[in-house]
Amino acid sequence: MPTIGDVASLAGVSRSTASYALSGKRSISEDVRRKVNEAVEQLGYTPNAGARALATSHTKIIGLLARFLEDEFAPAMLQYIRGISEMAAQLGYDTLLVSEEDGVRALQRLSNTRMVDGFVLLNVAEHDDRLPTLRNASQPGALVGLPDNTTGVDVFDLDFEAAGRLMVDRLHELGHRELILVSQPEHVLKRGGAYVWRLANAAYERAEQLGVALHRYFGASSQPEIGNDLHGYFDAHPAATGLLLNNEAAAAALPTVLHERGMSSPQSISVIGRYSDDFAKTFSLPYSAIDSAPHELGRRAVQQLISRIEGASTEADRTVELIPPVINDRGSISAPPPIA
Amino acid sequence: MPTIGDVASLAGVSRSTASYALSGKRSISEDVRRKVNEAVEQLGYTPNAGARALATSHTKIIGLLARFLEDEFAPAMLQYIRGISEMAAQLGYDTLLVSEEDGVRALQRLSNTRMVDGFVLLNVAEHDDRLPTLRNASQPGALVGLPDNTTGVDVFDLDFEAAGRLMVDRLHELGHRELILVSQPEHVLKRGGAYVWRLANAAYERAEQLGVALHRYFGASSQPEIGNDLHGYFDAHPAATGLLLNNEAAAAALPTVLHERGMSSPQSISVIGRYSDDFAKTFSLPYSAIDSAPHELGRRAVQQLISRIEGASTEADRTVELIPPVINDRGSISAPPPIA
DNA sequence: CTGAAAGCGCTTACAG
DNA sequence: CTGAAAGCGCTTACAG
Repeated sequence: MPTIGDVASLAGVSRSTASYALSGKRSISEDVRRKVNEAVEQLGYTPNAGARALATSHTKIIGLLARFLEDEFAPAMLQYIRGISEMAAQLGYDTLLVSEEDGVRALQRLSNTRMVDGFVLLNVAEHDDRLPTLRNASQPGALVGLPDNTTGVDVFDLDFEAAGRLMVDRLHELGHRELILVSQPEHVLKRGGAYVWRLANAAYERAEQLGVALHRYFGASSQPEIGNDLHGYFDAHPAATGLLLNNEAAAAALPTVLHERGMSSPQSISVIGRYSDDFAKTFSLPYSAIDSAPHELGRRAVQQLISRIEGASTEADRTVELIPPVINDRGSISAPPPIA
Repeated sequence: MPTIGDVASLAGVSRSTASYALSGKRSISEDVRRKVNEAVEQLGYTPNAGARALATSHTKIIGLLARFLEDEFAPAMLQYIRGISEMAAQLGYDTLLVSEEDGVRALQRLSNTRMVDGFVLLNVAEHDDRLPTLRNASQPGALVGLPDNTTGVDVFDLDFEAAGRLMVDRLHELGHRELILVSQPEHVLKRGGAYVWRLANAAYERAEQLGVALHRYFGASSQPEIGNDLHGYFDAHPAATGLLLNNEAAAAALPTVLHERGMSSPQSISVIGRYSDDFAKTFSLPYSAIDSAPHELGRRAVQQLISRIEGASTEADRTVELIPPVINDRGSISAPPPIA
């Protein structure tokens, strides 16, 4: 592999001049610039990443700390990862994917070895054990997911409280007065998935304000169980005319359950889910839903991270960006059926 | 951040001695080793990755070249990625994830900058445009997927031909004499998914040998369409008693289709699929299937790659490892129903 | 506008 | 068993 010394010799200039000609960090005569570029072309020169990192203390790599959790819907995870790596590439960064069990150790290691210029954390829990380490690291970090304490980091998430209110508002406007909300299972909460609470509590408060009855459940996250759960909810609340789903497995199981009960949406029941478009596409789900936008969240997190790495953001202006919910209408919402 | 110089001073030895004490590459007195370790501990020393890479010309990073294709089932993709990054971590390597559109450019760039010690290519097509570049690179590469030309690379894939034969054999043994095989859509073939042919042709040949009628179709890869397709196949071949699926969407749609036709498996029809366990779990599919083992394939590819990077494998012994198909029995296979 | 030199933080022959 | 020194391939003050 040719080095910058080879380029310099061939162009008949010094190494520093060759370097500056390539970086454009000081003015260079047109003649020299041309000769350097020709030499680069001719030799197929590419700077050595390790040497550059050593000299500049920047690697142009971001560390992506993923956590793969049980009964998590994989496509959403992949969408986060894609959004992040694509946006990083677009901004000139590569992505180091870390999926080790021990996220704290991994974070510490990458930070100490100076292997990356910054971190994106996925699947951030309410009390995320990686955060203290991240705050002590010399590289900045951006989170996808809202923790209890957001000091020192940039945060991106769906606004789950607004999502809960939006679901209730939309059905209330249409005349619905009794709703069922199916959340993710309790163990998701226990491992720190506070967004489940955020959505459910906000929905409940709004329902109370509006005089709407809202029955809240934690559904299972796997297929045979959640189907039975759904049957149970319908049996328990025969007068409910609306179903709110913050549980992917429930959404996936619903077509079969409705079929089995001879129900259809929106004729017998209005349905609003909360999942990614990608999820909807994979399962061909016909339900209107609030897009959880994993791809977009990933992109924004990286964008902010890189602007911070490159010094465009100052220490002070930490971001907590909760993106407003939008219902992607697939026709599963209408006025409630007339009372039989 | 402390450097090895800081460690050396604190331990009262030279930098080279400190380095050797840590690497163990030459014998060190017990006394010195202890002092160096104490200094490391006390300072929280971690070697700088860029400096080490520059000195050793090894980065301990592998490049993972993913390609995200349309209508591909995402969870399988994620399983490959997990398998690779987990095995790499276990062997002391980090994983650089690259999902750029232009795989050739990405490969070239990572190779030239010496950012990685080797490559794993996913979603390898029959005539994969990345292969010539990979063969010219100075880093070794392992593929997941079997291309037409395997010179200079290590290859890992499911043995799709054996899979095709196994499906036919299994149902033939049980007494089936008329089968339907649903493959992935033709555009998957066109972009280089030769495994579709490999399975279908092998199944057809075996069926001919055994005197079994095998009706072959390319099914759609999305939900409403593939459902109609399946109905069409059943209508066209009312005497068929076995269904072979090399098409994830078909497997996902089948429960509904069978329900609609009042059919059940294995009573009215025996079914054998070909998809990952993870896919089966996500969709709660009750069909016996040949596991496409993405996680395992990813692990093996990385293992071989790293052993080659570290010189344990010689140039000559390139591997083409086709893992034998195994039917994961979920109870959807039985003798055909008695003729009505 | 350009060059000679120092330095980034490691590893590893070379010498003892 | 240990040290002084060179070198990996860059970038960037410093000097002109």
